[in-house]
Amino acid sequence: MQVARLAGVSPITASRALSTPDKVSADALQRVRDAVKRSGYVRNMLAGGLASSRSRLVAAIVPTIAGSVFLDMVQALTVTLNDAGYQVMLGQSGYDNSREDSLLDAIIGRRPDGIVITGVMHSAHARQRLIASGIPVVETWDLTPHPVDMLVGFSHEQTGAAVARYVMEHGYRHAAVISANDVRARRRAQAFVDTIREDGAATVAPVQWVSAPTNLKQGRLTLPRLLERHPETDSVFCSSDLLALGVMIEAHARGIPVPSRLGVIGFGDLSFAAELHPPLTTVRIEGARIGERAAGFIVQRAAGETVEQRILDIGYSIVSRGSA
Amino acid sequence: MQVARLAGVSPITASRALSTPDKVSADALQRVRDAVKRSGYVRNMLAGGLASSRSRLVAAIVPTIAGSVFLDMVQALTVTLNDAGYQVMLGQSGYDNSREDSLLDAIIGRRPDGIVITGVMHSAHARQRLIASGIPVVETWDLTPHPVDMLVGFSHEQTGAAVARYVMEHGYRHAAVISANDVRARRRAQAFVDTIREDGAATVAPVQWVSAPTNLKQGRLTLPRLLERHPETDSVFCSSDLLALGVMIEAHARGIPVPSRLGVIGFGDLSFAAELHPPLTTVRIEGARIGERAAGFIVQRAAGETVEQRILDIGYSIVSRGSA
DNA sequence: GTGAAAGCGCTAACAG
DNA sequence: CTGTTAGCGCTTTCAC
Repeated sequence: MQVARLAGVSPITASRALSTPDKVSADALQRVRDAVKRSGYVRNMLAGGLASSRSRLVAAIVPTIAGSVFLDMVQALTVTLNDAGYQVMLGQSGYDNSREDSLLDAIIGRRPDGIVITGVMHSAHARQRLIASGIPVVETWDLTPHPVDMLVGFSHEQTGAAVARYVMEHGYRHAAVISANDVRARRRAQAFVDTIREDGAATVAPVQWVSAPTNLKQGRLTLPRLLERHPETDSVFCSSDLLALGVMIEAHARGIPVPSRLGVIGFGDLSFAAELHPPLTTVRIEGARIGERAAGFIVQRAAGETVEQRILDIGYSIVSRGSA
Repeated sequence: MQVARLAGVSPITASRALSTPDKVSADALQRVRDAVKRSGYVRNMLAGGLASSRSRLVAAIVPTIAGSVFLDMVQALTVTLNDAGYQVMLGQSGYDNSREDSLLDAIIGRRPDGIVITGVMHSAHARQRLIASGIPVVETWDLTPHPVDMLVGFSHEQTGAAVARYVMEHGYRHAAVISANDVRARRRAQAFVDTIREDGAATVAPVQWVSAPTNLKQGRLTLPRLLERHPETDSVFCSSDLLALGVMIEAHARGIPVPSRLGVIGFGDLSFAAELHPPLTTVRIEGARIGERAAGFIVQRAAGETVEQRILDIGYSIVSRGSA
């Protein structure tokens, strides 16, 4: 350690001065800091990580980052972890999980101090590798009684059912769903349909599936198809705010009044939702909170503490606005 | 290396089997691969990086990831680099660059094989550290004759001027600008204003500044303020599509017809732009291409090749649609 | 509070 | 094509 020579102390003292300054005499600390400043020394964390087997690296895996609902989580995760001295490695698995397995190996190879995954891990192979690696794992954006390790999420079934009840309580009688075909959206859609069928206060048209990641255009294109086959439809639950926006724009273009003739409900509560015309009724998930809590779990685990409450349901809320 | 024992070869042969399979006999290769499969071995890249001083890590620094125009770049960057065997570390510097310096030290400490920065590096201190580190750097989303190292971007001055000409050519006579107060948006706004002033074919109101990152709400709130002070305004150049969307929604709410009474131009060509009503005229930057090219630069450099053309102007294009 | 010795797991360099 | 030797730069451990 060059900086140790410059400061006239042993390497280990320099190391301690940088990581645990209170375990070093004021004098030594001062000299090390001077030497650091003079030489522009930056500690090599590859070497540090190898020696201590604490890489201070956390991996985050999301299906995709472009235009998605996971941004708030990633944002909160990186900021929270950076503040705690960690860096975040970002991986995109693709909505079909095609890249998940290879990504996982690449990630485990870095010996991160934690892995945050979007969704619950389904592939048995991947689960096994993760468990074998011994790396703390936080699954997010979903709920399962048997997580790989830790979990911060919410129930898509409950969410879908709650939206169904909302729709029925607000007097709609002919519901419809436009949903992405990814695992989680699918479960919300299914729960929505089941709840309405069971209750019987309304009818529900077969789900219109679109491919993830969803966009505005799909909403515009799907609404006419839906209305053609099910003209009685008086409300649509969309699996994303972007879809809902597309539906609203298309409805507007066709002179279909929202919410009187057609109720529209989104998912995500993206920043634009409240500003639409009428403002969008939607489901809000506190993505930033997921990120913060996931970060917290990992930092806690890295500090050697055991996390007793390993499943955290952060819930959802239906934000009732003008569109339904 | 446990896996080497299992395969009955020396550690270095196992290492070669994994990184340069063609430099190893078919027999040895097979045995190593079997051993890997049986033991679930994953190579420790911390150790590898330390030994080879090639970490196969690339850092990306963006102001913020939430709701931003940089997503396509980050997306393309991670995917391209993952395919080349690299991982991407994500850092968020904040629009005020407040975190940039500390982030930079944390990043340099990881000894990444490359750093991709959004914007050009202004702080002299940071520039110096970066150069001293010897790490390949790609600055993006901007143009300067003297980049730290490599550059993939475009000219905000040219872009602003081009939009100004577009506005004048389309018969607008009283232009206005709503712009984020970040460095790059500011330069576009300034060039827009200067070009119109110099030409004289139109007047231009003082720029309405809003704080970055921009959102739809700011657009809605700013339009009335603008029209109050400058009722003659017949066109608005917004520094982001979200601002433009806010302006269009507010115009709609107030019964101001777009584009006949008010032309609206955005920036970014986000996915919703083409689907608005009327579709949004905007400036398109190929963010994904920036990401790919930046990745290419770094991979090339990591392969030991010298990059002779180190400044790449990927340009901009004005997408003329219905709103102006 | 400080240091000496050893080693984290891998790969560069050289030799065979 | 394969192996030996050495060492990347740090931290752990144990002693003082």
